[in-house]
Amino acid sequence: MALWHCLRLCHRLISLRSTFSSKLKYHEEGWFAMAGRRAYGGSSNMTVMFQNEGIPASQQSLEALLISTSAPSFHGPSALVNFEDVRGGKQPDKSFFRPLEQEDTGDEDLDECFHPPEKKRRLTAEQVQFLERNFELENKLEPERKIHLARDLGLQPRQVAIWFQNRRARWKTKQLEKDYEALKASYNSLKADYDNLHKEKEKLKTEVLSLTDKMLLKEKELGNSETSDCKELSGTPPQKFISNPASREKTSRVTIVNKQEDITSANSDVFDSESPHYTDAGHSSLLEPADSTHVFELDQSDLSQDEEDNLNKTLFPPAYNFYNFPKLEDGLYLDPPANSYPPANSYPPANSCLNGVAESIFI
DNA sequence: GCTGTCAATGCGAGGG
DNA sequence: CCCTCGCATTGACAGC
Repeated sequence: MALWHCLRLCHRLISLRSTFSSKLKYHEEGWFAMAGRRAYGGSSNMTVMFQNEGIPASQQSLEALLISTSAPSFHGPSALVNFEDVRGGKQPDKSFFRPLEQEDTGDEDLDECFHPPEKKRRLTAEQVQFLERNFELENKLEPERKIHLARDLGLQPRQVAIWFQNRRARWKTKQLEKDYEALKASYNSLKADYDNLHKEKEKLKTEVLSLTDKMLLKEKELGNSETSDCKELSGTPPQKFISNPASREKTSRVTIVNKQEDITSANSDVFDSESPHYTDAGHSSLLEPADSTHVFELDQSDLSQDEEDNLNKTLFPPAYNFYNFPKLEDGLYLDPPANSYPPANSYPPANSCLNGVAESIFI
């Protein structure tokens, strides 16, 4: 009797197939087909009966699915099909066709049949192992392979497809973690190199300044003796570079800043526009230089031209404009006072051998 | 009770 | 239009 009810409902479902075509897709592959197996114990009776009833050609896909559910080669408890607990525990027997065991109540039965199973069941270890092996061979699932696997595992093709889908998602997550770790290691290595180079650069900078001071002192001594000579000989003013260690240091710093701007742009080449830019707080530190203050002495990139001009006027009044300093001879200027600090972009071409030394360090 | 895992669902996008 | 995929999400369940 229950069998007859089921058959009748199946036919009604088939007649409603066009209405529910899109949504029925899952059920045809999934629990509806399983229900057939559940109701008929996985035998081929269903197939024979359907065939005897003469199913129209348009319904052959459903028939094929019902056929495919028979005689699975994997006879272990399959998820959602057999409600025995796959871990050996007791589970209530929740048949999809439970309503059919009661009296036929017409459309209510149909509605009950459309309700998906309430409980989910995990795949057995054997099923997962089998799927894993297949996933290793090829992580994409062609329709034929899907049917074949489903048959071998005693699962529904839809379940196999879902398993592969979820497996690909897990694989992708793992891959992302791996990629992240590799990038992190690479970054740490680069950062260590950068830190070493930075330390070396600082050391060389100090060395240059100390050598510069020594040379300036010598130059001054020479200048004094020449000045006294000139005074004695002709009384003409001195033609040599007038300097003192303090202002010289400032001048050298300007050169350093100038060159550091180049370094900064070099750094921006390293972290170029094609590199990932982490803007959120969690990642922003990843690409920052170890000590940005060493790289950006004066960041004017955000200033407009007017603002920049005003800033220059404030910091470097016209009286101390580098080009206003008395020119002694080609390429030699009266050194600005120690408190003046010409902007890097107004710094004249450095002909001084000392500047050349300082510059060569930062090229 | 909380949390992580996993099977399954729903939806939009893209290809044939 | 159908199918498959990726992705976000849900719900069941196990381990703590």
